[in-house]
Amino acid sequence: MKEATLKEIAEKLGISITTVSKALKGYPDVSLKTKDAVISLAKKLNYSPNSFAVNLRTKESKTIGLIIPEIVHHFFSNVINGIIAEAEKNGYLVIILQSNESLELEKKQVALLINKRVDGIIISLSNESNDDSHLKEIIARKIPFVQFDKIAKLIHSSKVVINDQIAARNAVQHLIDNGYRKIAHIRGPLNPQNAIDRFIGYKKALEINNIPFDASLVYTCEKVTFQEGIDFAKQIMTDHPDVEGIFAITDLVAVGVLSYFNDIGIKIPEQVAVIGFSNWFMSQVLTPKLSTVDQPSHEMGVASFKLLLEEMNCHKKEIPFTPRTIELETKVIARESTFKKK
Amino acid sequence: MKEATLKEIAEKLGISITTVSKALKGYPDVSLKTKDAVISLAKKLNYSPNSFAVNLRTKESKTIGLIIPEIVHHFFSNVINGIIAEAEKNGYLVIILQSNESLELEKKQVALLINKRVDGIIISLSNESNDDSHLKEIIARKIPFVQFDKIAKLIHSSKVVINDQIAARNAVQHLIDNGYRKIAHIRGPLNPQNAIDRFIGYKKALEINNIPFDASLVYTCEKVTFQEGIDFAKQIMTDHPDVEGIFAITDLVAVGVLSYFNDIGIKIPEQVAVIGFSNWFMSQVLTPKLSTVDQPSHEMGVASFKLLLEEMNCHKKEIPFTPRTIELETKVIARESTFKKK
DNA sequence: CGAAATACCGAAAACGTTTTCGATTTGATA
DNA sequence: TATCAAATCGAAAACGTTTTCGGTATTTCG
Repeated sequence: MKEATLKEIAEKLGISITTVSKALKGYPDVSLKTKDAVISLAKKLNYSPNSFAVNLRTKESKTIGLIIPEIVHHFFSNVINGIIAEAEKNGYLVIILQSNESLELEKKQVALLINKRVDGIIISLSNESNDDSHLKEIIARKIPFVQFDKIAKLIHSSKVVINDQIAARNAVQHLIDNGYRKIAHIRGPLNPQNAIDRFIGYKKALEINNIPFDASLVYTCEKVTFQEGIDFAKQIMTDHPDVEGIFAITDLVAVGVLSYFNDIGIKIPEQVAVIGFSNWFMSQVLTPKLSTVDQPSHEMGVASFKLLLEEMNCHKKEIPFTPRTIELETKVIARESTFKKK
Repeated sequence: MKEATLKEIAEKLGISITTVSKALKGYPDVSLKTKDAVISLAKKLNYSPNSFAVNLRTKESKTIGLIIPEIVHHFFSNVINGIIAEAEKNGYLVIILQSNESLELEKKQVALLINKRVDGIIISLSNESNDDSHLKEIIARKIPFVQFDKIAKLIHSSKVVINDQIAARNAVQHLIDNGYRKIAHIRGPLNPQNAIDRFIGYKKALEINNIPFDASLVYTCEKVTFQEGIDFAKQIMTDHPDVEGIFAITDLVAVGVLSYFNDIGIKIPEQVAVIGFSNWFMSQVLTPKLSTVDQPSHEMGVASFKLLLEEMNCHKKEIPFTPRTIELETKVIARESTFKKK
C-alpha cells in the first residue's frame, strides 16, 4: 500500500516510463490504445505525480510565500483571504508567515522563503523595517516580488497600495467639514511609509483650511494598540481639554479612544469627534458607530496576487517584466462619531 | 549568477560531491581541513541546499497544511497565529487554505494537500461537513492528522477541543445565577459537533435548574453571521416579548443581537441579558460590554501543532502513534450585558 | 616490522519526474 | 517495390541531494 509511481505503471503495462508520462500529460505521440490503458491503470492505482520530483524537475513548486506583520487584524486577515482565494484559483498555494512587527523575524522569514524556493513572495513590512537588505536580496535573486500596504518606496518591485496622503486628508477634511477644527492626530510609528503619509495628509488638510499646524496635537504610537488609544485619549484631554476632533491612524486605536471616552463620560461627537482608518468590522457596531476610511483589503490581496502571477509567468518564460504599482480607491465612511456639529 | 550546488563546490575544491555534502552536514568522516575549506567556500558562494532535491530525497518537506472555514474570524485567526508560531519554532512552514464553510471546497483542498505531500494536516471542519470520506483518506494514507474545534467525532485522529457542553452549560448557568430564567438560544447549524454540544449544554443547564425546555425559544443559524443576530433578535422579541436572556452560539451573533437592541432602544441587560461565546476582542469594547465564554484560541493552535509534531516524528521513525484528544479549559467572562438582575 | 585499527574519501545508487532525441514501425505514395 | 512521411515508442540525461558501502592511506600497537 505505497504510492504509485510512473515506474510501477510502466512495469505493469510492459511499456516505458517515458510513454506513461507522456500518456498522462497528453503528449501527441502516444497511441490511443496505450493512452487509455495508462490512464485507466493510473486511476485504478490512485496515481498522483510525486510533487517533490516534479518540483525538482520543473524548478517550481506552485507555492508562494506571504509575510505580514500580524494575522489577528481585520485588515490583514482580509488581505490574506483575497490572496489565498486568488492563488488557489490559479493553482497556487500560500505559505503564511507572521513577522510580529519585528524586522529581525522578517529577515529570517525572507531567508526561509528563499531557501524553500517559493515561486514568489508577497510582503507587507513590519513597523520596524528601516533596512532594505533582505528585500534587495529578493530582487537580486530575481524572485517575483510584490509589496503591499506597508512598503519600501525605494525598492523597485510591484506594489499595491492606497493613497494614504489623500485618504488621510479626506478623513481630516471630513472632520473639518462637519465643524471640528482643533484636531489631534494619533499617528503610527515613525518608520512605516503609510504612517508618514497619513501624517502628511493630516497636515495638508489643516493647511488647505488655514488651520495652523500644532505639533503638540500629534501623538505617536509605538505599537498601534487598543491600549495606546486609551492612553493617548487620556493624554489628549489633559494636554488639550478643548480638542474638538481626533484622527487616529487605525480603527483599533480609535476604538481605544472611544472606549476611554465612553468610560469617563465624554460625549462623542458632541464634545470630541473621532475618526479611524481601515473600516474594521467592529467599527460599525460600536456605540457610537465609528466613522472611518474604507480600505479595500480583500481587493488589495487579489491585486497583489495578480501582479505576482504576472511576474511569475514572465519569469518562467524568461521574458522581462516591469514592476507596476496599483493604487486602490478609499472612501470616507461617515458614521455617528463625526456627526455634524450644531 | 545562478544557485550554487554541491557539485560546483566539489569541482572548485577538487573533491567529491559526497565529501562536500558530508562536510556541510557534519559527518564525522571528513578531515578538519577539507571541512573548513568546504564550509568557507559554501558561505562565499552563498550556498543553500536545494530544498526540492532535499524533499525528494528525504521524502519530507517540513511543511504542513491547515484548512479552516474562515480566516477573517477572531477565533480562527488566533488559532492560525498559534499554529504558525509553534510550527516555525520547530522548523515547519504552514500552507493555509480556507474552505469557506463549503464541504466541496474542503474535500478539494484535502486532495490538494495530499498531492502536495505535506508532512501533516490540521483541520477545522466546515459547517457543511457531514461526510467523512476525505478525512478517512488522510488516515488511510497514514498522513499525520489533527482536528480542532469543529471535529468529526468518529474519525480516529488526534483532536484539540474545548468541552462545549460544559462551557455552554456554564454560560447559561451564569444567566440563571444572575436572575434570568426565560432564556432563548440562538444556536449554530445542525451539522457541526460544537453547535450540537452547545445546544445540549443549554438544555442541561435548564434541566438542572428545573426550567422547562421550550423548543420555540431555540433559533438556528444557517451561516452564523452578524445579520442573523439582528434578524433573530427581532424575531425573538416578536415571538417572546417576555424573554429575559439570550445565549448566542458565538460573539458575532451576539453582537448582532446587541446592535439591534441598541438601535431600537431595548435596554441590556435590564430588559434582556445577552451572553455570547468565544471572547472576541470586539466584545469588550461594545456598549454594553458583552459577557461571553473565553476560548483559548491561541493555545488551541499551539496544542494542535504540538500533537501533529508528535505524530510526524513517530511517522518518520516508523514507530506507532496513538491519537490523543486534548481538552482545553474555558471560562465565563462576566461583563455588563449580564449584570445581576435587581 | 607486520597487522590491525582508524581516518578519510569517493563511486554509485536512489528519490520520481520531464523532455530531448533518436529508433523503430506502420502506412502511404510514387 | 522502393521511398518517404507519419506515428509510436524508449533510452538516457538531467534536476541536486543523501547515504551506503567499500577502498585507500595513515596511524597505532604488540
